[in-house]
Amino acid sequence: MADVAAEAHVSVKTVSRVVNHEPGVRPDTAERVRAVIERLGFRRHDGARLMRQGRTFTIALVVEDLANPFYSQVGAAVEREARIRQHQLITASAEGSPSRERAVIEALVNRRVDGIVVVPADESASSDAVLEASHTPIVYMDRPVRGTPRDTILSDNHGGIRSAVEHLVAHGHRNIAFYGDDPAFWTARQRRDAFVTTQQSLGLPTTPRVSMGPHSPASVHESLSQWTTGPEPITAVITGNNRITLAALLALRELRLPLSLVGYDDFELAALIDPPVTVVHQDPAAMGQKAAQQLFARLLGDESQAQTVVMPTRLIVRASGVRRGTPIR
Amino acid sequence: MADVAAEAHVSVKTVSRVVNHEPGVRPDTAERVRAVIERLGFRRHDGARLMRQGRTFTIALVVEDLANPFYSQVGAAVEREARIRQHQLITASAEGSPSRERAVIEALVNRRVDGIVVVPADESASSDAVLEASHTPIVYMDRPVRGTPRDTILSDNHGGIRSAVEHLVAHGHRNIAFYGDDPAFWTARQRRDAFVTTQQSLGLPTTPRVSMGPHSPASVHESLSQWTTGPEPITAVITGNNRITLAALLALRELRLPLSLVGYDDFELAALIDPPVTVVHQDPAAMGQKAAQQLFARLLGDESQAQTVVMPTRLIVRASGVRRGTPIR
DNA sequence: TGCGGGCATGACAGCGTTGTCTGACCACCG
DNA sequence: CGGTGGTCAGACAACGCTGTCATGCCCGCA
Repeated sequence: MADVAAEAHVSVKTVSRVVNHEPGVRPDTAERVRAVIERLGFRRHDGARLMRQGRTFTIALVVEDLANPFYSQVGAAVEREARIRQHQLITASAEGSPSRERAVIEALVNRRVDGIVVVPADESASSDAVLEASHTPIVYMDRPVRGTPRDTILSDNHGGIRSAVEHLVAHGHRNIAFYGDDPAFWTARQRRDAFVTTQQSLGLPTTPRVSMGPHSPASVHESLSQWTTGPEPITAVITGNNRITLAALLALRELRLPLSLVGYDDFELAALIDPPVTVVHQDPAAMGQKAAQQLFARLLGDESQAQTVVMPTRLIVRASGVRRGTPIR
Repeated sequence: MADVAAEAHVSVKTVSRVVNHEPGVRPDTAERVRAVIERLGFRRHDGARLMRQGRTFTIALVVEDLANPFYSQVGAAVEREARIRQHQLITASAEGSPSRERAVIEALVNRRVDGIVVVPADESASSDAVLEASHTPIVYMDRPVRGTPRDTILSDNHGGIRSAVEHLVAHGHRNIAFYGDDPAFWTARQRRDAFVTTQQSLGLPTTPRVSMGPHSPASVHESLSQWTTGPEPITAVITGNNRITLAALLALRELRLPLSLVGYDDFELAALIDPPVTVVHQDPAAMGQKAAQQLFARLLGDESQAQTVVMPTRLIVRASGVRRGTPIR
């Protein structure tokens, strides 16, 4: 900027004015400055600019794994919200490790990002003190965190599972198995608990047919072959997330069992499986958008109490939930 | 930092030394400083730090749509490479618009990101001058760009298509249709051309059965019903990317046609379709990793000539490529 | 006792901007 | 002709940190 100023025989401040389209510069002066800028290939250094202004126009998203479709849809939505507000998005993967998450968040705070959206690895609020001290707004997504109350966007796990169970019951099922993810995850526990209470409230047999993960096709395979043989054999399966749905589909196909299935999380090819898979759909893009909007509301000065938003789920009925005579292919 | 210095009765420079674990501070002084830092909740301002040092320890990734599995896998890989080198990653979507891509890239250059990986929207090298002037290293991915030669990571489109055609021919097919994406995309044209030349070199009938997109299930449906009825009806289909594979699967199922299929791009549930879908697999994670590694090599001072790397593809043989008597379900 | 050398620490400038304040100049008015 | 007010422009400090150089102190040694 100093170079431009010297070349155009003006002060740096005038160059600054021209660059930022501030008023108070005579058109011919501005034109001269612009010409020099063009000739010298000058570009404003936004780092310096933002430092002076005390904001970074940057928000961050911390997730477990950006390659997981759930998170990548969240990421796309958050980035979109950021972009239309002239902000940039830093994405970071914590790979499910609370310590790495902590390190990542602290690095982001050190960079003075204006705000952070986090899908927390656990409930331990490990960075609470840092966030508190730095006044960095944060929005939690998908899972709540203990400690200081903060904005949290959740999905209606209970309602989702209930709709799955009810759907199966409506099609005559009474013996249903549930495959959930690692109970270390809050969502996995939520869905499991929702399954158990819904079963009870509908007066279904309470033989415990709940298997928590992590799951592989093999682990599903094993318990399936048990539960389909003993007394009161199961006729349907509910899976607790997209990865487990995949594992269950593989296991069911191998075993050639004519079981019904309702999966949690929609997936792109659900309609192309034979039979098409009925799923509980939670909308990651909507959740990400909501989280970003909440964050920007805070950035604009919203000082109201932290709120928890529960986003609805929707049962997408295809065909795998009806009572069946033929196995999944 | 000044506050900490005052409180600990040292200079800011000493605080700086403590914060950065620089030598030359007596242990008791350092301890005193650390205590004050802790008490005041001081955090180093990395923006100021990096400005002083002239680097940002940030790289950027510009893609079309972060929610597309291909790009999200690329993103995860690039982020990983960045993280292990203590860099952060800014992701931005250009939504396929060259003008938006240009704006995004210029914003990133203004932020002085250390380098950029781009999946370019078109071949026009629209930001060439800016990149040249700012000396920002850039690596192009998936598609080449005209203008100044730059590092480029491509996928072996020709080899991939050839392996698909050869696979089908080996299973007795001679009349094959190709569905490609919008020819505005370089990759779409590449794959189309590869299809045509491979057909010629293998001495197959050269009746033109090439349909370029954008494609919907309906558009595929329409030409399929033509090409399966006239003389020399097709017995197999090759699709030019994951979205078209999806459209073709839907169309084939509706039409109940016993055609064989080889898709471009692997997808998570390819093994679960009936029959399991044979695909040409290009490895987005490997491409992203390679691109990031190339970028970091430049950041470390590699001044060698720009190079183009072509990543191999791999045919994943499942069952949809064999000659069939029953339609896809 | 004087001096060289190493160690701990500090003063200061500068990274590239922008906010604030001051000043020069001109036109207009009474 | 002096005063007033508006327009355009520049000087300067500051954002928060770090690189460079200077300083002061203590130790050991001749």
